[in-house]
Amino acid sequence: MILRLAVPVPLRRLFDYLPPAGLGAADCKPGQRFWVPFGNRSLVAVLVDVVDDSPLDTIKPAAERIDSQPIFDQRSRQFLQWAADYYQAPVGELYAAALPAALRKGKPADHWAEQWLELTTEGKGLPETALARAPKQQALLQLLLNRGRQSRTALNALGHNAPVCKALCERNLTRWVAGPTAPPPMEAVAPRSAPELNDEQREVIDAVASTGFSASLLEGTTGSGKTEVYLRLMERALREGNQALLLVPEIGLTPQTLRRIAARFPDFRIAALHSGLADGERARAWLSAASGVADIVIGTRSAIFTPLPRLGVILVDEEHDGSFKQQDGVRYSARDLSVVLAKNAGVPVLLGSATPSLESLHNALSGRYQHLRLRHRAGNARPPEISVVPILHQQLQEGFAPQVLRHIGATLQRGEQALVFINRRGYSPALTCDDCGWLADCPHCSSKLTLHRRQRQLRCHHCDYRQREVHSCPQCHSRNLNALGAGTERSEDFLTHTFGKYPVIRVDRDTTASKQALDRLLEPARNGEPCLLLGTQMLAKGHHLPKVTLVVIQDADGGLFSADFRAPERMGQLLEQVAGRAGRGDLPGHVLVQSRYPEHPLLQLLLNKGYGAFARQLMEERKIGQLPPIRAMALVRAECEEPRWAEEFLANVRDYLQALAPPSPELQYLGPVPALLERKSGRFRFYLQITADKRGLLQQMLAHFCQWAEGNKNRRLRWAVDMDAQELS
DNA sequence: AGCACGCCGACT
DNA sequence: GTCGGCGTGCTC
Repeated sequence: MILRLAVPVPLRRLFDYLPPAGLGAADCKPGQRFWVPFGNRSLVAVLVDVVDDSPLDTIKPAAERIDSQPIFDQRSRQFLQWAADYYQAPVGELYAAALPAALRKGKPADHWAEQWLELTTEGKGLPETALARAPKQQALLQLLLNRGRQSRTALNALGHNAPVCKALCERNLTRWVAGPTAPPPMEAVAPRSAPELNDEQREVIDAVASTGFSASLLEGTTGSGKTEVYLRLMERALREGNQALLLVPEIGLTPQTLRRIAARFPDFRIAALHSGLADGERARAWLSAASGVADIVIGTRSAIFTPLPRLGVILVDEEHDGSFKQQDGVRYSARDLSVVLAKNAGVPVLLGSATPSLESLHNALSGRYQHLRLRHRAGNARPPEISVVPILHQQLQEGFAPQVLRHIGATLQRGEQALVFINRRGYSPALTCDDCGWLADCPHCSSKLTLHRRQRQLRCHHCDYRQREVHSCPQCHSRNLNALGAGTERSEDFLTHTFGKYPVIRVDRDTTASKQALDRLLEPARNGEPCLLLGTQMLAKGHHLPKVTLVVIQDADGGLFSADFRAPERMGQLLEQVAGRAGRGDLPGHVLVQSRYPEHPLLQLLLNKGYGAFARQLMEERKIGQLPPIRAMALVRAECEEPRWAEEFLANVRDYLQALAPPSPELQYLGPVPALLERKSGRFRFYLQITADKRGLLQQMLAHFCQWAEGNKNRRLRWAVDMDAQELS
């Protein structure tokens, strides 16, 4: 008997081992982890197949079986294999990506096994008044009657302490049993019942069949109640005894979101998987999901790989968000994979967004996905009034037009809040010498250094390079250094100086080390006092700030003239999301968009007709350009300290592939071309772009490439396959 | 990837 | 004489 294992190495094959000493065929089941000797090291591998024979003549035995029971079920193994094939990734790396760190390092799963308190037959049959004189015991008994057995950690979190449990056990009403891992307990929240649905919401929910595979795009305006739709679909799956998976963007998993879901589903177990968790907690959450104990699983992109034996529905919130695409290692898209998983599991998947990606929109318009819409804002909220403020030939103050500053002042005076969006961290994005023209640039990247005046540093935003702020020119020693342009820090200074009476709250990665920090920072804004919020993308999402009535977008032009064909799409999404922060309460909202090109047709379309029309126009342009999502696209990326080698490598790749399949209307090659950020961390980066009208053909070509690359090794050159690439940087 | 082996230059 | 640079090969 031969064990075929997925080993976490960048090699596109499986490895054969003999069972560990003392174990037979019946002891080794696919989905279990093993310690295996690999070269002269020891690695954690996952058993994917048990076969009779191996083509090899020397086979080492595996060292040790880690799990007594499989931790990956069959469906999840099939899914991981599919993803490995689709993204041309080594399957061992996908298993590694699926596992939380602690399990990846070989920590045994039963480390988190739980004691569960359950009712005995006597306990179940006890008359309600029997424990009237022991209210704590009564409450615990009631809990077990209502919600079934409870883990020790959950009971502790709910305040049912050991003596009470012990008392019930001594009366033979309950007993402790060993059971699977339970999710880490969440803080207790007051249950809240479901609000009334409006007709639109009801239609959407009815349109999603509760059983069988279906894929739907929910295109819902900001404030139209998408979250309530998610909650109802979750509820339906839960009532049928199934698990619900909710995928959220990286910055979308706030304590606020979790609290809302916990309040809505007090009787169900919630496992949250996000980067903020300690290794142990994350492993617990993962195991509770994989063992079927957790009913609701909420997580960022890697949560798509969590085995869910009772999966009943998948929801993807803000499906357009870039964080669903992994940008290094295995470059998968959790959003795209969610549709594959739903299909495998035969369950519905709903992708929701106010600003759908062109990919999903294309699938909806072509009938592959069901296209659902929520057009009306819930409650009294009205869509904000949007106007463009031309800033060419204007006397600007630190990047703000005078009329914008007047608006901000008036808003604060009325006792309302204003939000200023600046997509740029730091004090200023460039530092130059007025005398000799010197420019502070990164020694490792083809980029400028950003001045961070608070930290007295010059920093590169692409690598981790940092140096002390300089006050004289390193080239000509002049002291006439000039900080060009304004980031959040500089605007904060200026706005604080201008509107000194009111608090100015800066929200960016530098002020917001943790999610709790963000919550704390926003506290005054939530209290409703007049204040000025200022920040980057982080401000665009999720936060319910009903007192914000004015939103200022300092510079909308970045997306209009980029070399990345997706830049306008991202600009539109961001603008719409940020504008959606205005007037979410009863007060009317106003959005001011500063632009040097107020007449730009795309900007006009976006502002006058909204994102829907804007996106459809972009789709026309993608058709003309034969770009994604009309055609499938993949990149072969290469980077090297020596630029010639990377370029040459890709030229060879192109020639090799073209010899196999010459360019045609079905298959096209572009490149090698330098990446938008040509040099990063000391390496020059290039890519070869391949587009095809069918995904299958593209995948074949990539498979050919991987095979070729195995035989054409250059240790100083790194390459990667990026199927459905999202960034040309 | 990560680790050993092996071949050359430059040190105590 | 050996310490260590990185090019090459291999991992069941």
